[in-house]
Amino acid sequence: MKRTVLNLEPIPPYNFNLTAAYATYFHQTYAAEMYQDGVFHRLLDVGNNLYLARVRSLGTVDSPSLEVEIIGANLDNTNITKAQQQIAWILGIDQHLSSFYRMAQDDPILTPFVKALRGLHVPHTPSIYEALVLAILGQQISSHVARMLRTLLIETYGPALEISGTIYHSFPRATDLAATGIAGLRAVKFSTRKAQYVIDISNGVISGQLDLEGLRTWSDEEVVRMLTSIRGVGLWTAHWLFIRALGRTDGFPHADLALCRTLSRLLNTAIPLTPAATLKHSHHWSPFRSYVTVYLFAAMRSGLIC
DNA sequence: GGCCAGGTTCGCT
DNA sequence: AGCGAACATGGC
Repeated sequence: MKRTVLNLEPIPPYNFNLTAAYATYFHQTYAAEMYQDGVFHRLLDVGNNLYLARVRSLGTVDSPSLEVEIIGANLDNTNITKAQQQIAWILGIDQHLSSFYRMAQDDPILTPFVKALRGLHVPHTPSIYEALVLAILGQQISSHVARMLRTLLIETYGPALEISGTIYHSFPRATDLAATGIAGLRAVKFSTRKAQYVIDISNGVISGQLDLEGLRTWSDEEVVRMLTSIRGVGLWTAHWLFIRALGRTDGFPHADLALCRTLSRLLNTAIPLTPAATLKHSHHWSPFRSYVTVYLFAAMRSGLIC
C-alpha cells in the first residue's frame, strides 16, 4: 500500500465545506461519499485499481487550496494523474461561478441563496454510468429511502478496500451489476422494473453498444435524445445527469416534485406550481439552471428552506 | 392501513 | 396527446 500527497487549486470562490457537504447530501456518510471532521473521502476506481482519496482544505473560499492524499496499491504516475483528475472532477473545482452570480444578483429569489451558499461548486459523479444508475434508483421514492437503497447497493456490490480498519466501497462496475442479474438487484430492494432497466444499461455498457462516456462531446439536445431513448430514462433523469454527471450548466429537472414545491414556496404561490409552470419560470435562469437547481437543493437539504 | 415520496412506462381514450 | 395505473419500499 503506497500513499502520495498532492495539491489542487480550485477556481475561487470555492467553499470546500459546502461542496463536500453537498456531495454527501449534508450527511456524514452518503453511500460511497464520506465527509467527516473536515475530510472528504471517496474510493476511486481508476482502471480497475482502487485508491482512497482523502481531501481537506488548506485555504479559504477566496484563496482556495486542497490537499489530496491518495492511498492504494499499484500507485504509479499514470494512475496518480488519473486519480487526481477524477477527484478534481468529483469536487467540481474547475467551475467559474461569476457569470451565474452576476445573473443571480438581479433576481430577488436567488439573491439570499447565492449569498448564503457562496462558493458552492457542483460535485459530480466520476462516471455517467454511476449517475444513471443512481438516478433510476432514486426515481419516485423519497430521498430517505433512496439513501438506504444506495448504501445497500454499494455495500453489497461495490468494489471494497480496507484502509486502517475501515472498509471503503466504490460504486459497482457495470460488470458487477450485470453479473448479479435482476434477482441480485431485487435482493437489494430494487423493483423488478428498475432492476431490468439497470441490467439492460449495464449490458449495453459492457458490450460497447451504449457509449455513455461518449456523451461528453455531444450537444445538450443530442444527449437528451439519446438518454431518453433508453428504457427507464425520461426527461427528469436526463437533466439530472446534465447536473450530476456531465457538468453542463443548464440542466433543469422541471418535473421534480421537490423542485416544484420549493419554487412554489419561494414564489408564494397559492397552489403548488405544475411542472409546466416551473419550467416556464426557469427560462430566465438559462444558461445557468444547473446552478440554480443545485443551490435550491442545497438550501433545502441544509435547512435554509424547510 | 392508507397515502405519499426528488419518475417512467404502458395501456387506455 | 393526454390521463391513470402499476411499480417496491419506508415513514408518517
